[in-house]
Amino acid sequence: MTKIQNTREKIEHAAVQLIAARGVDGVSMRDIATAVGVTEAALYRHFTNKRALVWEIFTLRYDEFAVKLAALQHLHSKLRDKLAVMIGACCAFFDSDRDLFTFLLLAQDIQRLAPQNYKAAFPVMLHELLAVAIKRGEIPAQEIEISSAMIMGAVLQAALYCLYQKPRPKKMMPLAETLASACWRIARGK
Amino acid sequence: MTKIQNTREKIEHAAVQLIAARGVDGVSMRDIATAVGVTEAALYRHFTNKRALVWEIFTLRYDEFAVKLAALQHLHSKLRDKLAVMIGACCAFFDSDRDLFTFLLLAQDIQRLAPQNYKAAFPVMLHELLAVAIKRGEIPAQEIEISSAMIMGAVLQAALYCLYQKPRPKKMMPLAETLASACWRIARGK
Amino acid sequence: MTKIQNTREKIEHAAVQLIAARGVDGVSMRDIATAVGVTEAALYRHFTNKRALVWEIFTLRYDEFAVKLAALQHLHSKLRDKLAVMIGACCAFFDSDRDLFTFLLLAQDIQRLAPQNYKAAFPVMLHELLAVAIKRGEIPAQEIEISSAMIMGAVLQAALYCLYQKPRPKKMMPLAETLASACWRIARGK
Amino acid sequence: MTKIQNTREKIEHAAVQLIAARGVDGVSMRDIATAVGVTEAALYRHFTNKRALVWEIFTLRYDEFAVKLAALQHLHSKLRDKLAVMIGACCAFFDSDRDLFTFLLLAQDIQRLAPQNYKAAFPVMLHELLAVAIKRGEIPAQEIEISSAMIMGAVLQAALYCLYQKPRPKKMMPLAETLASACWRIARGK
DNA sequence: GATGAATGAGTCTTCATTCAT
DNA sequence: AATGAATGAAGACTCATTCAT
Repeated sequence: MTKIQNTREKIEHAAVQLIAARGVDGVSMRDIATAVGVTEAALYRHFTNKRALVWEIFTLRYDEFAVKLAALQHLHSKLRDKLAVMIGACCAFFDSDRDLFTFLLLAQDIQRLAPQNYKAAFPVMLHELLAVAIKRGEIPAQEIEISSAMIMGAVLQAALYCLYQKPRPKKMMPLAETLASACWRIARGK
Repeated sequence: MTKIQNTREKIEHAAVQLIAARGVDGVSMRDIATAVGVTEAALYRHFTNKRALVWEIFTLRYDEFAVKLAALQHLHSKLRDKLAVMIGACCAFFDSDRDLFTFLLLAQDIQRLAPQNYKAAFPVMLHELLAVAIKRGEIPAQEIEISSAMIMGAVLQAALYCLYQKPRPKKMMPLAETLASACWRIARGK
Repeated sequence: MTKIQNTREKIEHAAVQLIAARGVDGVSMRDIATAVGVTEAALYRHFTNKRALVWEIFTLRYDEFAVKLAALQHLHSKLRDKLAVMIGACCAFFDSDRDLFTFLLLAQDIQRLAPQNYKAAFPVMLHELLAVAIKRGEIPAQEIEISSAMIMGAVLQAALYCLYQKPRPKKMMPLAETLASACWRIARGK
Repeated sequence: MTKIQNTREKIEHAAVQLIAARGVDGVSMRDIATAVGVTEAALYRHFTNKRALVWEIFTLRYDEFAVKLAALQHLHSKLRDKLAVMIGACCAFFDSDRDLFTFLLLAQDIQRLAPQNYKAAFPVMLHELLAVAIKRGEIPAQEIEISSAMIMGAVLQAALYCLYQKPRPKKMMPLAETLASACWRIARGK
């Protein structure tokens, strides 16, 4: 992490934090500007409008994370291992930057900003993994859209649970194996 | 569909529909009033403010549904059957009133309106079911909070998937058994 | 004081209390209705509108008090005595019903409701007293409007002072002679 | 009349005029904005809210005037002279900027905006003057709070009288000596 | 790159008042 | 006499955005 951040990076950081906590509609341009320490007008030097601000940050970071996951998953050949490593990465991510995780994966109202034809990379990846695993006979034939929805749901809801623990959020890493095992059972069937 | 009678009911109906589609912050009092066919001021005769409007509708209907689920679940003794019947009811609910389902279970910005000490009935119910099943030896010991989070997540994400199917939402009922079976595998472990 | 009050009286009572505390603009018809325990609409059975409500109560009670003062003053022949007895009555009034006193004599924004040609009875009375006293040679010739303004101001500001004493308002009666004497010096000149 | 320069000053000017005429509650932010020739929103760039707008203008100008009076009064040593010069200044002030005078000294609903612990400078000053005069033996011992209330009341009520003269307000300056003399008699006693 | 001032549309909410019952 | 429901206008305030400097 470089100590000297340029304004754009500061904006991104502040936006992620604020939106993770209060949602897109709950955060005003003024809130972000104030958090960064600049005028609202300054934000418009860096992003054409609020929608763009949120969406650019979202896609950039989301894809970044998706690429990382794809690479990790690629190191293994069996679905069970792929799931384990991906879920492990998610847990690590959650534990290391909860705000960004929340922003990318739990803030539902960001999705409303997506363009018509947008396809989120993460579910698509899961689809492919399941499709391959079926072809290879690792898991039985199934509706892969449903299965991947359930897998994502299981992991994200667990994250939500950890997030809202009082008095402070729980670490997810200790749950990694539990989650991976459950997701595997979802996919494996029977 | 019951016949719409008095204004209060009309307001509740309109609010559910609008908020399901656009979220709490995306819906203004004017939007609701217009949908109902009254002035904004009229809304304030029936609810003290926007927060109360949303939250009253939410808790009323949520508890209503929770009670229904609790009754259904009570008809069976084994966890596997309880899950099946509850998930079936969820699917039926989704198919019969998608807006209300979305409002109650998918609109996450409603939760932000909850009072400090609020405990949602649904997760609590799942906790108890799992606790009992563990005591009876139906399923192995496990972190029931995590398990119930995963179960809820799996079902809700599947609902989300059905909801956003293009060109029109998918029915959930056909997935009921698939979901129930997956949730059972989550709980049963191994 | 009759125990059983009809609604009109209850309204008057509530209005006086509320307006004394928060001013005309600070009190809504709803506030009054709530205090009385009826609907806002009920108020309109008894008064044609808010302005009328306030103004009717005001003139009625104001004139009532003015008449009482006029009678008292009439019992004496010398200005000094007249002032003493009138100011004494004012102090007694303040001590016995502070809200009504405030409503009638200190609530400035009620005056804004007065019709164009309205002449408050109280200053007029003072004018006459001073005019007579001058004619009789009790006090020197002077601008009676200014003198009576000063006299009223002195008494009312003293009332205001008593009213806002913390932690609770002060009694005015003990000040009666001090006030009367000062007012006499204002009028007597030299 | 100084030339009006920036928006903030224009706002202050408009607010004083409007509030002097109609009171705080009788003037809306829109009224002020319209008078200035800007949007309501523009007002919020200069003041955080209506209360702050009114109160900031009030304290600023009030203290300004109080300081001026304090300086003037300091030029003399005897209470009688102090009263004369202060009351003269009040009259001059009234004649030169009636709206500001009204705003600062006659608009009683502004006082309702005062913070809990607020002590108006003007009465405090009078207290001290009287206390000193008593110590010096210029005037007899007396309840200085009552005396200063009466003095303020006499002057302000006279101002009120001048203000509401029809068809146009009267000048106060010609009354200065009359007022000063009366106030002196209030304090001097006997 | 950034600011300070401004805007216009919109937010939630309250108000005095009306009217059918 | 009184209510419950409604209204239209107005209230204070916020928002995303623009623009001259």
